[in-house]
Amino acid sequence: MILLKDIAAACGVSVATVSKALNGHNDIGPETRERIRKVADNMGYFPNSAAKALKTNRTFNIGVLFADEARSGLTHDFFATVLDSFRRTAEAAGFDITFINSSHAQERSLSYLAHSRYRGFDGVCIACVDFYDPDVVDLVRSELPIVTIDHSFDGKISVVSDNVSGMHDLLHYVYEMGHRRIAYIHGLPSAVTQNRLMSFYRTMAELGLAIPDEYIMEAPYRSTSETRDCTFTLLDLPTPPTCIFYPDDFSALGGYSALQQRKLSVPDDISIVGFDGIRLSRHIAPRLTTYRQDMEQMGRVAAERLIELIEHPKDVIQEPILVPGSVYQGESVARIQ
Amino acid sequence: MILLKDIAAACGVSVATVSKALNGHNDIGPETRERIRKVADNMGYFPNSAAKALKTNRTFNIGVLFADEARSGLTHDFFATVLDSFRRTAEAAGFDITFINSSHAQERSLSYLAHSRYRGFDGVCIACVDFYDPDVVDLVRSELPIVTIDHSFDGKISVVSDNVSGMHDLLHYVYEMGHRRIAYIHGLPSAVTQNRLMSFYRTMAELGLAIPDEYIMEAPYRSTSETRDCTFTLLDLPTPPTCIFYPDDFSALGGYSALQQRKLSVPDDISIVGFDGIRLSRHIAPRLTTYRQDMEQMGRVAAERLIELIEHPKDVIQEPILVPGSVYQGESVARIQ
DNA sequence: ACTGGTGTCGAAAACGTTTGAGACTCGGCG
DNA sequence: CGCCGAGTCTCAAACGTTTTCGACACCAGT
Repeated sequence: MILLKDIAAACGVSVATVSKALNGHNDIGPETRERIRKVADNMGYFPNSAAKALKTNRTFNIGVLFADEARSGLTHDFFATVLDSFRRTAEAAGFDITFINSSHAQERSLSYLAHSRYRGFDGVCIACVDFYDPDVVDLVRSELPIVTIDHSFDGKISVVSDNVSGMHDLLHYVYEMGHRRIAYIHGLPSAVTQNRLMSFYRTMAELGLAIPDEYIMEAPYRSTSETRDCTFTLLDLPTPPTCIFYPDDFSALGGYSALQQRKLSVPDDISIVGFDGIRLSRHIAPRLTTYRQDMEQMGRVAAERLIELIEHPKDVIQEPILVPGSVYQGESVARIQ
Repeated sequence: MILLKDIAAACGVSVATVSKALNGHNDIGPETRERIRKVADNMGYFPNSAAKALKTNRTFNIGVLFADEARSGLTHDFFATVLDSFRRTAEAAGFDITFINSSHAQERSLSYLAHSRYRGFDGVCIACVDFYDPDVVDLVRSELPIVTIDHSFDGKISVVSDNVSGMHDLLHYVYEMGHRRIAYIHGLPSAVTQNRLMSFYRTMAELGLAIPDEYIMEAPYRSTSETRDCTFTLLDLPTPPTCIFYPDDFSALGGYSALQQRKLSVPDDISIVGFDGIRLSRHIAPRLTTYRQDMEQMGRVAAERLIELIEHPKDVIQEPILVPGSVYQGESVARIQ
């Protein structure tokens, strides 16, 4: 492990000079700076992040909270994609990504906030968690720079996809395709669910369409068995819908499965609509019609804004950022009449 | 931010004593230790990881290299699941997980190894990368405790799933179901591919089955369009196979899609076999017959062994660990004759 | 009474870096 | 000639821990 001291010795200058030269301070002569840098490179020097962090109170490390609701932390396609994009932008800006957790062996476990302070994260990104968990709220309310994904808190930056226009646009598309009897199996209660559901009701009213009570059902996100059952129920109705909206793309597979079991075909017998636009939706047959959220942009914007907030806490206004998506016209919605 | 110093003042002892009490050294009186611990808890103390790391050369941080081949880093279902399990075990043992990357803003980018040293990782886990990348090889050959996943290096711990018996068992199952004309679309060259392919040839020979050259094809992992094309080619053969093996579960979707386009049914007209056992395979219709790798165990074992290696470098023999899986009998293979 | 051991505790150095306050040199200007 | 400012560079303290070594007290055994 080679240190500032070694470079100083090799160059015949003091450690302070080396440090300043490497950090680009302007009270070092241009030629000595270059000489020092050259030597440092040759010796394969890199700083010790711990020492640097200790002195500067900056770790260039961002904590990511990605809780394991039902073990689907990283395997949650939507969030994994967002996170991946977040990570790439953060890394390009020189930040590393570390997961926040509350384990931490030494008997008494740390809270998310304590863990974040312990590691000295410069900022924190929260996604895919129970936002009502007091431990999460503590973290959000702390003084740390924070950005949340798919959920908004007052006075904090959040990046949310445009669920309202998403549902609006999808419904309009389906309407254009001639559908009038539209059912919606929505996800379990959450801010996201509320927005979509609200938009569903409003848009249906706007289109002058009736919504029989039996057309509104509920199922967990990313579950296929439950949406499968819901689908059967809908099919058995006296007047079944011609099109069914599912909580998300993955759970729409439950619809495919139910229909196939009844020897019905998508979309000829019934049309299916998802939400998310995960990779899968474009690879199943027939391709799923869905609202494609711009996960890449969500992750990127989240990282960009968070870093801005870290670097210039005063200049950035903390408010929700809406990321628009677009209707993906797959093959799962039939034109009827 | 509350420090050792503050606790020391509050307790009327020295910082040294507080440090030792909190770390459980045995040269501190039991009653003072308890007193100090209580006060520390009340004041909400937690250590400063940077200072601790600086002194002890231990970060309790594990680096994970998960490269972005084709942007599918975290969205790679198989590796995401393994990583998630790895992460849970590591965190339970008090280790944090940080991604290794080679960006690092300050103009000249760090190598993976340099980055790992910069952050002072106690150990490193490598998965889902090009193992022939010289930068990766550098990292592997370093003095750091390392575990690799799905690829073995001499003298290093690696956790690999049992591709050989996986292919063997799958073939036997399909044989039992009456299939004799079996095609294999294998993945692009890699250690994993080689093992599976080798096992395929050997087991077919063992079963006394012929393998027409046209039955062996190649397609990238996790691609559906290419496997779709391959499927068409196979179907158009004078004597098409009755069963097709795909590189992995996801790419098997290409098979489903091709068959549906030809108005053929799975498995009545043709049988389909995947490899991996990702979540998806159990949720599509008909359910995919595949070899289910025990990703949870792979991640857990990788973490356990790595931590062992970190804690007791001398006691652990570094060698590959084979994790067995099991044939998952879905609905995509028909019994024939 | 002296020795040796044991059990508690504290002083201080060290880890590798950053940074403000000064020190020195050298021109240029009044 | 003296002074000032600009340009370079160094000193030394500091960040929050851990850890070695020694100090001190107390007790048992001789």
